[in-house]
Amino acid sequence: MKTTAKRSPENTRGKILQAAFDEFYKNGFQGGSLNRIVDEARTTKGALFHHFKGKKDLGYAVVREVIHPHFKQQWSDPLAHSTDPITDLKRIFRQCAKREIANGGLVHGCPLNNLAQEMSPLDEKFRKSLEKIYVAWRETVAAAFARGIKAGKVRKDVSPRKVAAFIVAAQAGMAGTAKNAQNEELLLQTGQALFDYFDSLKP
Amino acid sequence: MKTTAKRSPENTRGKILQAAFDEFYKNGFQGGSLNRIVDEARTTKGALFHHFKGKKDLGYAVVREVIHPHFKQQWSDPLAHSTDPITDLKRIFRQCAKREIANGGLVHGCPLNNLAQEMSPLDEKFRKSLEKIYVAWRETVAAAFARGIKAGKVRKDVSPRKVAAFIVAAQAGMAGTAKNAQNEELLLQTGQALFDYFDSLKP
DNA sequence: TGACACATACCGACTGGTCTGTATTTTAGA
DNA sequence: TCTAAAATACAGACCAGTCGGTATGTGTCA
Repeated sequence: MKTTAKRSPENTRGKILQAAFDEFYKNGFQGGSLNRIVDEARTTKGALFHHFKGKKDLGYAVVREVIHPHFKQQWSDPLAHSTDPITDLKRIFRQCAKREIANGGLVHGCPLNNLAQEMSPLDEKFRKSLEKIYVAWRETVAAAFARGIKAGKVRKDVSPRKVAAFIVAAQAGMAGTAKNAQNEELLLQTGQALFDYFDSLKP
Repeated sequence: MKTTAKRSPENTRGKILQAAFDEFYKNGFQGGSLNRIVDEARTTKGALFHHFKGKKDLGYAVVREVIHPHFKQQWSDPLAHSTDPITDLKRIFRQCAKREIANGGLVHGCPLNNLAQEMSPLDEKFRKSLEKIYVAWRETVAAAFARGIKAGKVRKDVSPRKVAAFIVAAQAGMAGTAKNAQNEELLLQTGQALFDYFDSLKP
């Protein structure tokens, strides 16, 4: 089987990227091991260092090419054209919570939040690329609330930016505390309180 | 000065503990180095392994003997007998935010949250001892809200447990996002939104 | 044939942890 | 109260293992 080993650089790179995401997600960036990554991806150090300059570069690529797109798809896109953010956010939260509970994502929490907590004080480039995602998320939520106000679905005196910043923070915190408690009931509890907060923004 | 080097095990242990807290706070638990800890504490590996079984044991001790008491003093105690949690929480938050901004705590975030995010999925004993702190915090807030309801300072239809769980999560998330953004204005922004939420709980 | 895409062997640095030796303090017995 | 023994509190060299990273070789493809 050695000689038939096909060559597909795009594929190899992708496998390394995915394995790196898994490893960093489970063990953190500092705790993550390149050796385990290449083992998991069924390739070698040579391949890894051919495609990436080093561990940090690999980390940046994971943020840029795995976490960011995933996040955009799961959170930003569904809200992109919403004119009723309260209703839509509730739906998205419910979906996300169900999905996380179903496939055990509760154990390791939010990959964005995890990396951000660990790496942002240690490496400025990490912080900036992660912050990009947060900013995008906040802007998406804020824009949706601005449209919601125009559409009469949200009270006119709420500040979209303020509310968006708070919701993003609350969501991150909820994922974190639920992960630490290993208790999905806690996630549901905080979720209800968040929904109550949403309702307090209705006209 | 060698001969006058006095011996005080309590003191040595304490210095190691404090140095360990600093190291883990800055570099995380996995990224923290025992060598740096003993250097910082001006002692040696022998002393460290005499007082602690190993790195993990040292970590548990940091949680139990440094983080937990600090947390209790800063957050739980001031709320212990409050009958007006909305007013008192606002005051405590303001104090904490001011303090964190002043001494640069914004850079490294909340030590409890940091350790929890990193270690709770990796080590059950870590998770449990950290969860103890969260539970105590939630219970303190919930009890204060229960008293607040009785005192007529909080709406009667709010669920103390639900609200407490949400506030704790929100606070953790706010510290985390502010740390990642390295932006104290964001902390103030989310703080205002949190205060608005508090006000929505008034009768 | 030359550029690319790996594989493999290997490097020095550093890790958490152990071992042995020794100075200090506490305890026990006369 | 003086002293011997035992326990404690370190110090510092040292260990095997792992880390991220590199150098070199080899097969593949245009």
